[in-house]
Amino acid sequence: MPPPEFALPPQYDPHDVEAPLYQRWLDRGVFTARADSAREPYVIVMPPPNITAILHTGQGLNNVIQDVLIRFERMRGRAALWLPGTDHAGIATQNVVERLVAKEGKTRFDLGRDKFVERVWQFVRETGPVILEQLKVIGCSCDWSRTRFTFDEAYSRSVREVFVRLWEEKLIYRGHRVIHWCPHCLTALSDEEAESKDTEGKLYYIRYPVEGGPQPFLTVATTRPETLLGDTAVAVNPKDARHAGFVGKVARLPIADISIPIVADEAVDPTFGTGFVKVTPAHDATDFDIGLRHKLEMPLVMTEDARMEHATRVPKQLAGLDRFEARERIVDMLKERGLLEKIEPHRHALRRCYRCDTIVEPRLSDQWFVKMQPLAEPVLADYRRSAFRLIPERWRATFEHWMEHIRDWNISRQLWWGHRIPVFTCTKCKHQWADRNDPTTCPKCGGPVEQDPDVLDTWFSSWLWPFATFGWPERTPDLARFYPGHTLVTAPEILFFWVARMLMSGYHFMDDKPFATVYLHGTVRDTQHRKMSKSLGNGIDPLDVVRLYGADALRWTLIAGSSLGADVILDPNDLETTFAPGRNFANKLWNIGRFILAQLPARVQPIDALDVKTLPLADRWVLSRAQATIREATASFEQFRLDEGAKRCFDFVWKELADWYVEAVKPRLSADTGAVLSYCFDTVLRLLHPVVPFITEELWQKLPGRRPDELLVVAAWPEPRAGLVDPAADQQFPLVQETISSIRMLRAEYRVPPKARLEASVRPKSEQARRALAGEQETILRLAQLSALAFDGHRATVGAHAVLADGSDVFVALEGEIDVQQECRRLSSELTRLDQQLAGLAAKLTNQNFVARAPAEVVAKEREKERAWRDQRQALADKLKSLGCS
RNA sequence: GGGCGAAUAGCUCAGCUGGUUCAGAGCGCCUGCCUUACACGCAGGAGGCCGGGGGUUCGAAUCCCUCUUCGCCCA
Repeated sequence: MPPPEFALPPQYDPHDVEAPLYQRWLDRGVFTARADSAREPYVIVMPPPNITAILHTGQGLNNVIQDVLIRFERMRGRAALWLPGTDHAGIATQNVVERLVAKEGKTRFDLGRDKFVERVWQFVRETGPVILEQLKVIGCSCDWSRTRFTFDEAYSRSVREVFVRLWEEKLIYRGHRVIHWCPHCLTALSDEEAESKDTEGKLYYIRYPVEGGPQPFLTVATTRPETLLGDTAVAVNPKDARHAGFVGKVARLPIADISIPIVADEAVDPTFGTGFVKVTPAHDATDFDIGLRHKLEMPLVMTEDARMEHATRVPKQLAGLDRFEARERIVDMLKERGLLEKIEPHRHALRRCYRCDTIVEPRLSDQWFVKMQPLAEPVLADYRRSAFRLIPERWRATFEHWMEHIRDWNISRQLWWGHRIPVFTCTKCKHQWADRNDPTTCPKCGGPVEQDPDVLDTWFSSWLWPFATFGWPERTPDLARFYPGHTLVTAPEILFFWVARMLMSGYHFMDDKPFATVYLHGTVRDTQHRKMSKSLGNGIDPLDVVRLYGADALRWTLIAGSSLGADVILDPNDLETTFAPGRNFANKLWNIGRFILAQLPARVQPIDALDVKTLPLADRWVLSRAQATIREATASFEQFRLDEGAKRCFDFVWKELADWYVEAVKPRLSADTGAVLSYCFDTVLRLLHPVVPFITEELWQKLPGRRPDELLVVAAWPEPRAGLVDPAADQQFPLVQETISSIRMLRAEYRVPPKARLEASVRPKSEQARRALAGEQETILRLAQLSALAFDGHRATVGAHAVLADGSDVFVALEGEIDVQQECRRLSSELTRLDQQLAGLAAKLTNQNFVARAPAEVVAKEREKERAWRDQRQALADKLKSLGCS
């Protein structure tokens, strides 16, 4: 046969392939789900990235996982809908545009609210959702016709409807309390948005003079000396006998120079510091509660941007100072007055703004809150009924704990970019209500109305994502068809922010769960296990990876490299090593395809047309392996074990199909082998398509008989064929492999030149083994580089020996090359190893406990094992004897 | 302080309900090969007390307890 001429280049180049293929998928509309489809839906809603975001590797992982799942289910015949979109991201987006405005030397206050919001819109429209375009580059098969934005007009109506309904249900209320305040973003934050981080700080011991007390001073311990200007009491635990004499007396507040009471309160931890704590009700949540109980004054001593300010309490020299400058100054002043006892290092949790990392200032204010407990209860109850599940299951404890101890949700934000809170107040009669429309006059008295100036927390819109995206509260066909959804894929970081709240809104407004499964995947980290971040500069730009190695290489590395819920470690300093496995695999697939395609005629027989029983062993074996691969890979994908499914296909196509079957049939290519090759390759391309969609589609297109309009993306997922399952072949072909491997091993051991052909003979242990090896004699000859292979015992010449697992033995003639001493050593060490194994096994089998208690089939297996090992041992011993080893 | 997780080959990780010559993969390393699909490859190989200690069991990398180290979440 003349060498085949390949139309395909020997190295796969993803660059020319990926973009046109993606465009074909788009043109054919295969990502678009039809609400009127008769097929059962399968729905994933994408965690919407921020409208200003650009793709990072974490989102790459998140979206590739979703894409694998959606492609898998699409091929399985479901009406697959993956709904993409973006989040208006109140604080983050406002910050971005404020920075732009700052470059022009202005602040948002210079522009004014309306102009600023218009400016943000302009920015959003101009830059657009860049990240969604990036998702196309990595192959995401989203239904772009349903792309949503949390600030869309329709979506905004849903948000407003939800607010008004909750208002009507009395689940929204005005709370006067200490909340988390970001002095940089100038807004309140929810508990979740104020991330607590352990920080090395200091504990300051400050003396307060006491009037008429048991001692002239008491000492409070505090991490925040500057807040003493807002103190309105000193508190001790009522059970604290040390300080009982102070209760009811009056302390003199240094610097502010006013008198404050000393009170007893349960909330005081007597083991903290000195047991005396300063009480600053307007700047500490615990102190606020103490203040309520003791009817204390609650003066704010800072401005919104955290500068010291109060008409009477803040002395002139401190007024206008930033809180941390003020801290230094106050410490100095206390030192000067001899009121600073000591400063100790102190590790404590500090809350920081999740958007700008500024230390959050607890601040007394009025905010809108949602009562969460009534919303949480049905979720928790249904979770315990297993109506939906979290994967991995270990998140249960965390989830349940948070839901059980749920706290009310501060939803007002003092921002300009966001959904304006639809609460209106009549300036005349003070009537206050929530409205679905924008009223111009008070419905009670006809007076003028004012709308609440604040906007809603962004998460107050994204918690509606699984149904607001389908047009709720309108009863749209999409909503009827695609709610509830099926799988939510996200990172554990937003389990509370988003996932828990979506569940609550789903149950509350739709009376059903938003999805059946929440898959919480791991975090992408660098080799030092640090989370990849912009500030650390340890990120990997997924688009760089696509440019260097292709989208499939990126996807393969992310999927094959991350097991269920585990973190993914990637090396940002060595992209070559990190992504080589994906690139290498793509290239291997390409070349397997290149070879197979070159062999196939224009018309290939369907696999059903073959009389499988009459095929050679290798053919029956590879067909049977294909069935196992279908079964196992499908089961893995169903269980979200994507790495396992991917690797199973990898092993089949590379280690079984390419390394053995392709090599075995090279000299006997025929119509039959063509049918087998074509079937196997077609099958594994289908199985691999969800993970590496581009190269599989490209190769699949080229298979003979493909109609021009056929696309792998919507091809049927393979079903196992019972007729191709062949347990005998599964058992017998490994004997052939083992024979070849053992001869290759001997060749390497004795440094036989690669081109030298040897003679070998095999003494099969059984008639079955004889038939198997004889049937693939040609294969063994070629792959082991033999000139002859006999089955009639051993030639009377010097040689090397190996014993197979079933006790069959192999002899390789190595006259002139063999070193008898070396052969003896090798065989002896083999014998020793076997003896050790046999001893262990014998101990097991003579152990009455084992024989009596272990399951019968386990015992039977062990006995069978012993028999085979004894055969191996016998063969080895015979060899040693015949070589004259001692 | 409470909860969760991780620790297996030089590196990154599989090993799911204890039982297959159970200690595996990829990358890296060593040796030899440009064998007519692929050197991003082929063939062969080295490398591990499965973090330490105790226990349960006929049998433990796997289950339980405990200690050490590291990470995350909550207060």
